[in-house]
Amino acid sequence: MARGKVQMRRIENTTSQQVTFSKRWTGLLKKVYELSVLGNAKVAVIIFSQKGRLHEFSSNSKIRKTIDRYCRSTNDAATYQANMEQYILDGTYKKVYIQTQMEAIRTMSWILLNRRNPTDGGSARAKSEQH
Amino acid sequence: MARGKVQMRRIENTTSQQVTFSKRWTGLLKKVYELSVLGNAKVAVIIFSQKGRLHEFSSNSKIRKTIDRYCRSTNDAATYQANMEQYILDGTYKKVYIQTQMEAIRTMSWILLNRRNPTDGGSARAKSEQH
DNA sequence: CGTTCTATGTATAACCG
DNA sequence: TCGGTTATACATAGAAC
Repeated sequence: MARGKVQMRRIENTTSQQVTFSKRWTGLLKKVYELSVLGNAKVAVIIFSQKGRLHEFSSNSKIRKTIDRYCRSTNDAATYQANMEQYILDGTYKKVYIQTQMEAIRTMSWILLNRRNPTDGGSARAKSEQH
Repeated sequence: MARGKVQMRRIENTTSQQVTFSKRWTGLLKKVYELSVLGNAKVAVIIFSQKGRLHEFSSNSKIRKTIDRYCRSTNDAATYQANMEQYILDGTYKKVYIQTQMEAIRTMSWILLNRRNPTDGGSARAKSEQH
């Protein structure tokens, strides 16, 4: 757009890439916010820039609410639940396979329980974390 | 935009709201996709329209990868992990408090383990589910 | 990193089948 | 409810600070 069409491919120049990312993220936030308001929808966005920086947005009071609802839109948790309980109880069942997942469960659990309220009331906000 | 400025508030007319939601979701998908490509970023978007329909997008092969990474960006899972193990072991510790979270954990677990690959290779795609 | 400015490229509200 | 069309409103690349 503007002063030249952009090629849809990764921007090699680091500086340009960051500038573009920053500008487009701002624009995206606005779009997401508008969509959530106009359509009365619940939205959650998670982005990791190339540098590993986390950016997020949620139209809910807590991003976990949307993620949680996303989870609930499915209803076959029994299998894993069973596996995990068994793993915890005897420490052997599908141990190797489960371990990797356990790591994810641990971290996800943390979010579900402790994630603080970054945005509320529907106004758009960006948050940068780690490093 | 276009042919009249839009008021930033919920569209009451159901038909108009759905049309607007649909169009803007398409536009948003494009924007998100472009951001992920240009900035070489990892993106995950989850939206629930007012009717409860799920829409999602992920620049990763699996949306869970981004969610998982989102989880890993924090590193204090020990507490909940401990609580949960104890709950499973004796069924009493902080039972009432834990129950609600267990539901979330179950469903989240399902995603982490079984979520199929809706998009891969970076191309944008929307998916509608349930109902 | 963020901002501002401006020429242009895009997205899309209102219409129309 | 859908899928085009079109006139406008908006987003943003590039440059400079």
